[in-house]
Amino acid sequence: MARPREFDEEAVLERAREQFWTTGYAGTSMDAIVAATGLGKGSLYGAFGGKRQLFLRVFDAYCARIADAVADGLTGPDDGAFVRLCVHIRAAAAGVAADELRRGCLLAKGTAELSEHDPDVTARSRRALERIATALADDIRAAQRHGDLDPAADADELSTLVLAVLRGMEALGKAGMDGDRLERVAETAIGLLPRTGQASRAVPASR
Amino acid sequence: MARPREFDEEAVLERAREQFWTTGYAGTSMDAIVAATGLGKGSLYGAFGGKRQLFLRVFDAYCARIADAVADGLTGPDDGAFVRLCVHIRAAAAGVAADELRRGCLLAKGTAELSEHDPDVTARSRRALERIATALADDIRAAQRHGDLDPAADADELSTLVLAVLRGMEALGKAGMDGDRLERVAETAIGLLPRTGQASRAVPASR
DNA sequence: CGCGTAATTGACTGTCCCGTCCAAAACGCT
DNA sequence: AGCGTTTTGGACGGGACAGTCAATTACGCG
Repeated sequence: MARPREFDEEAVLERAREQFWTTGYAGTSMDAIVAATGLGKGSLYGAFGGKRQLFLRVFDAYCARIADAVADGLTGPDDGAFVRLCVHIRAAAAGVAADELRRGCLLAKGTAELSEHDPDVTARSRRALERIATALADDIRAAQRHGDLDPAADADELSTLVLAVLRGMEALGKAGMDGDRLERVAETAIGLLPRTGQASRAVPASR
Repeated sequence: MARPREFDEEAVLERAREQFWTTGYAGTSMDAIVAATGLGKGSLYGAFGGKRQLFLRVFDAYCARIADAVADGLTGPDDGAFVRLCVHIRAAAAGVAADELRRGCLLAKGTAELSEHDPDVTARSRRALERIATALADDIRAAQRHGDLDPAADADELSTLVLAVLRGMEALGKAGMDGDRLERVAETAIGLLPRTGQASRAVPASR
């Protein structure tokens, strides 16, 4: 049998993620990752292959994680669907607003930096957003069934719009827009969702 | 008198912009800019000071240019205000959709890469988006005066939401979302704008 | 025509970069 | 205990990196 690994792969990936997240792909040197993880260079290359493969691995896990989290948050019985949607939109705004360091989202940052030249990155971003859009659409359909959202609206198109608003808030946050304003964007978006006639007077409040 | 410059500063800035745009800040070497512009290293440093200052210069011009363009496109008489808004939203979607190379917007890319660590970049991004938001709000107020948009809506909040949708479409485009879907996002957003009672049946068509 | 001024050119410095390589070490199995 | 196998740690190579510098060149004014 061979010599066993001395490091925890998950922990190393987490450190590497932090590094890529804060300094970007091109801005991160393998030496920086070596320093951050404590691994020797041979171990790092032996275990992960190289800078690009390491990034892809980190990016993959990140994408999967947030897509799972969103799908989780939006899944449930029909009678809570609309509230879940509102909560999610508000939480996204609050998350961006709370991000004092303006680190933003690794998905957005990685996509912005690399999607132009790396189809593998693009594919991962697209899939993640696709999964989020699907989760939104499913929740919207549930809200329609329950009578909170206008059943005449196209759930797929509405979900893509909501996704655009979510990603837009992230972009505005990175550009330094203040938190209050971001949260008002969320409220405005929620207020414009097509409600059914009887529901349109009662918008679930956040505070 | 001194020896005159042999290069056109604007042309050099344009080449430098292309370089930063396609390979990002950290991913662009000064040697690459030297190669792209044809200048010698001494000239480049003498004229612009260094990598960071050169980028800031390029970024500044880019931000000013797009903010101007948006303000231009949204300015005019009240009776065309709503159409101008729709045209702008559709054009933004079409622009992203037509961007086969997925280069995206330098404002978005630069902000994503640098705003976290460079307050000067953040300030420039914020000001540019602020100007765009103001142009949108002015146009929305004009559309309200003319009776196309519900005068009860808060123009500032609505304009920030529209801005979020615009930046969101850009983000989705970079993640590889197909053009049709982006254009449907634009239509959905337009369709949800709060119309006045008598206007709400007549949405200006795009095709 | 020479002189001061400023632009040009590209060689150069010292640092950082990615990835490779190898000797030493840590295991389980026999 | 000896073996094969894998990990470890760090030195190393070749190249790229940002920025400097000195010698040269081009201009207009006196």
